[in-house]
Amino acid sequence: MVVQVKHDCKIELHKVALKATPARLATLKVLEAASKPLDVATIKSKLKKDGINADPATIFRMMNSFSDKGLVREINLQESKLRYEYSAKEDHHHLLCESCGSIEDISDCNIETWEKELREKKGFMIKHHSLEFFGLCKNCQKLI
Amino acid sequence: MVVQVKHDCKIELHKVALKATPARLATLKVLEAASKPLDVATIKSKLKKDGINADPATIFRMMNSFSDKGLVREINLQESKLRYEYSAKEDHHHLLCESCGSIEDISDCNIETWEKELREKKGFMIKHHSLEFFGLCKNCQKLI
DNA sequence: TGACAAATGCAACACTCTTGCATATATTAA
DNA sequence: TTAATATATGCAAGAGTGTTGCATTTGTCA
Repeated sequence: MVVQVKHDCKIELHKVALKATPARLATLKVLEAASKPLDVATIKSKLKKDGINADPATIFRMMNSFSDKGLVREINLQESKLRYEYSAKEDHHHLLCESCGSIEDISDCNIETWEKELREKKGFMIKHHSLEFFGLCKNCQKLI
Repeated sequence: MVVQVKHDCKIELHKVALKATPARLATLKVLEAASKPLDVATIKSKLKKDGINADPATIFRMMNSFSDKGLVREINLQESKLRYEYSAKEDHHHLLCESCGSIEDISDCNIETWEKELREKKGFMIKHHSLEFFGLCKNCQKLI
């Protein structure tokens, strides 16, 4: 049985005016198959297994254009690097283990209830969380 | 009138077994006076105005030890660098303008209600937010 | 005041990410 | 099917943040 590809990556790329190169198609498949957001080094090594040797600069450039076009989400997990996630996946938050680095998805949204539930249901011991809003202040909205 | 220093930084440092050097005392004062979390470059330039020329490496080391001892909070605002905030200040979240880079404090805690309120009361247009939890998964709690 | 542990400056380095430029390739129109 | 062109890629250099080793300096405490 062949693994089912849910999205036609070639069409997706053309929709957003990006060329469907082998590296891009393979990268989208890698991200689609991933169970957690991937960093550039990981993407590179997964591509290598598919026989594609992509330069890190190329992967960074891909991630930037995919991110601009909305094909991937940039995920900042308070590390020194960014991770990337396939946009077609439902948006969600992440639960990180500071000890083993495991990353778990969570998808409802009530922060205080959450913390209790996460403790009770998943046994995850929360030490802290990060919540930041990004957007435009009153003043800057006028200027744009 | 002399600016009132709310916390005796020398005593604070001794409490956590850190030596009270001029650079450290000045840095804590700078952070105490700051209205938003500061990055290392900013701390360096503010120290310089106080006549203290500290090496960036020294400031990074200070921030790490202060952070370990709980004197400052490390703030990751999805930039390529970290910021630091005086711990004695009440814990809160931040509101960032993607356009002008202004940073505003916010201190209650209900994410959905928040977004509406922030839009209505402050006129801030939220484009997205980041919410991540950090701690120990069930498995790792056993190991420690 | 003297001894010792800790802090600092400096230089080198690691890591993530970006950029310039020459080359290669996907796409489009003929 | 091919030729023209805009775009993507590889490679090398470089920017920015943060770390580390080591020699020197400086707080602290006896």
